[in-house]
Amino acid sequence: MSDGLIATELFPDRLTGELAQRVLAMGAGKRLPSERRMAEELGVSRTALRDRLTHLESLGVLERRTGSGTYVRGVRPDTVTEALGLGLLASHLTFASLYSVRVALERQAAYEAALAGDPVKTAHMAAAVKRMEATEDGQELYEADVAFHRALFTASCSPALEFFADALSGVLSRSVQQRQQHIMRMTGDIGHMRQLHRDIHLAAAAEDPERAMRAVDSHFVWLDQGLGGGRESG
Amino acid sequence: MSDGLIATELFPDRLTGELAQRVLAMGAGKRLPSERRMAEELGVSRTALRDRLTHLESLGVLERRTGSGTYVRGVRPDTVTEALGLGLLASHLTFASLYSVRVALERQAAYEAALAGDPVKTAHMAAAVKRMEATEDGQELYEADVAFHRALFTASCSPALEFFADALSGVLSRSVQQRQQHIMRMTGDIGHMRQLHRDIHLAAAAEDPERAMRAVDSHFVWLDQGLGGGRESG
DNA sequence: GGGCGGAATTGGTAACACCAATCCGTGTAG
DNA sequence: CTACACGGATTGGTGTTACCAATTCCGCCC
Repeated sequence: MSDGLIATELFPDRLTGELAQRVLAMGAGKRLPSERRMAEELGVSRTALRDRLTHLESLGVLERRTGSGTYVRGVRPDTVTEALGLGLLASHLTFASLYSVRVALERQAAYEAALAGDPVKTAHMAAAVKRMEATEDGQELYEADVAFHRALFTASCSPALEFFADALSGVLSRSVQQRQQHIMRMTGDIGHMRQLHRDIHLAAAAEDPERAMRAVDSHFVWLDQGLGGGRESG
Repeated sequence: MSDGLIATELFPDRLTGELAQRVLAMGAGKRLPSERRMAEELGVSRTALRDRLTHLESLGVLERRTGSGTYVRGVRPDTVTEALGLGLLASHLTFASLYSVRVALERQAAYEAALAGDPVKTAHMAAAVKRMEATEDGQELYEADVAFHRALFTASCSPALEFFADALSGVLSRSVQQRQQHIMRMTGDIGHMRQLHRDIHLAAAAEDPERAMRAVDSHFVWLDQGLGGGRESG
């Protein structure tokens, strides 16, 4: 309802819009009536209803559990991930172009995280850096790295940034080679890597947006250099 | 197939994966066999097949035309738009946070457009600026503005940036009030607005990425100022 | 040759039966 | 009294058949 958006204008299909409205009315986690019941209530066949439910499920708003029921869940980035994955497969969206989106998002996240200046959330970034400093194992470094960047997006206090970042990493991390390359790279120059992440955190903690952005840029420059065309999530 | 991604790992469901593979094999615009035929070929009922087709349609890969057939179409941002719209309605994704994503994308687009330095594409940006300079009507200014920003993303030569930008503007432009505010703002200080857009174009044409980024930032600073919390697409 | 109309095709919906997974209440063994 | 096991009821998933509505295409008529 907010911002002048209404469900019926988002979906050209009447039935879908009606369903969406119902779904959004009840909070996330709630269970919808059974298909047979809803079909009767809405005056349509179960076939038609299931068609719309499938659509909403594809959008990530619903989750259907066989034998249990259909549940509302918050809009999740999975759908976007699938769409992007298809785009990749269709070789319409290239890997490099997706990567550049990631850079853009991360830079903005750093900027907003510094603006927000939430000490609790930036502490999570610090924790991830600490994990990096406590190990030299490639796998653990990788996990700490993932944790750090997730913490960064959380610290941005921008749900949409987080949403898109999740959707992207879903695609970017699916490629095993990329992940391997990533680990190899990180184990190559651990000290520098730690420094770069520390810089991002410090800039955010110091509530210096411009410096945070530059730190992120440095981080990606480091990722780019030496790897040539092969880019990765980082 | 590229980048180690395969359709069967993108979709947990076997039938969906098989379908996706078939769909991606044939180029965009092609027509799939009829549902009855495919159902027989794949050894499943029309019901189950339609379920998967609905899913792929939700993702934007397919388009079903009643009486005509089911057609493949390139992965389009419509799906993401719907997902984001739902996120807005569920008031999980706020308008402001979506807006910040837009800023991030646009900044990056300017950067890459300057890097790419495609004279033909930047010329389209110039054309949009010319349209702005040729009118003082709010509606026409609005359209020229939209055209300019589309041209910017096209000039970035990054399909993913363009993809997300389209998805976002689909949501952001649906709100009528926002559009009205936008027009009012632009008619308020036409000269300044023209200058800001000209700057972006010139920086891109001069192949100066840093300057292009700064120009975009100035543009959004201008949009922000004076409007308080009410943000818009711009 | 062009326009028109009907048959065949295609996606959309409906109604019914059945399967498999899940849930829940009950009853039984400890 | 508790813990577990069993079985019926509920729920989503699939198959089948029939029919509707929009579209397409081909052949007939003008």
